[in-house]
Amino acid sequence: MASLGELERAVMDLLWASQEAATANTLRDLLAQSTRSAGGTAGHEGKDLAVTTVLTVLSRLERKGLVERERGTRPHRYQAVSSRADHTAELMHEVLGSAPDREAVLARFIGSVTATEAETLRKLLGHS
Amino acid sequence: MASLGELERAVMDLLWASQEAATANTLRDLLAQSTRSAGGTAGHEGKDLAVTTVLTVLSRLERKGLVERERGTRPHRYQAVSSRADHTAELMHEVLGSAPDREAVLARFIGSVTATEAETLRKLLGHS
DNA sequence: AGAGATTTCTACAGTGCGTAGAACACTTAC
DNA sequence: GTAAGTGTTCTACGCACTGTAGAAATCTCT
Repeated sequence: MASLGELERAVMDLLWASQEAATANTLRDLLAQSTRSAGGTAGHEGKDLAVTTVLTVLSRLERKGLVERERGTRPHRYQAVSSRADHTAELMHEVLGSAPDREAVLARFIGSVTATEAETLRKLLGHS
Repeated sequence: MASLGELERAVMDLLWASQEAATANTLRDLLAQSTRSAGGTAGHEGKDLAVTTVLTVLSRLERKGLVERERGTRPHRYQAVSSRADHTAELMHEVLGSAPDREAVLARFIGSVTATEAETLRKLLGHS
């Protein structure tokens, strides 16, 4: 239960980008951000979407369990359920788990990791 | 460019399962295998699919670059382009690359790895 | 209560996947 | 070499997911 569409992804990116902020996002916040981050790599933002479009996407993301919506306050507040790092790591585990020969997969995975990343991993794993 | 449907996945599993065999699979081989491995976990196999269905799927997998087809011999021979481990590892890299904060993702990833896997990783990273 | 903002409902078009028939191409047995 | 199989290509349908958004309902504030 993973893959996101392009727009869904873009919205999640907005939510993740402002996840640290104490206040969760309102729709208006998101729209403002999306127009502002037009020059990004994605090329998808800043495309002047209808308000309802974003709302639909938010609902779908909510149904998928990626977004939580506070219905108490009136302009509802939306926020990512888990951080991008958590979410991505979970996805990686899902992928890893999809193969029966996990060890073999890990071997290949490590084989093609950058030097910097290998270093990070060593630190994270501690020295045995 | 990743996700596979259920049937596509099942077909890839067949191809991967017999990847070591010197001879690549013909359609007939695959059909035979699929009927045989009916009792598996998947529950999708052994469903008495039309021959053309499997062929269609093979074509799509070929278009996606996951399957290679030898057109020389007459019953064409089909085989997975890369091993399941390679493919899965590549997917993991794709997922990892989809986040800007790769280090953070790796940290979470390592955090929720089983003890055995952690051990494997340490060995693989061995020489510093 | 009215105006404006927000949310829900409904819908349509495009794409991907499971599914397979119809037709075409090739191989092999006679 | 012709017919019967067997394998392949073409075409297509239905369903689910995604991008997209209008219409209508609901809420807030003055």
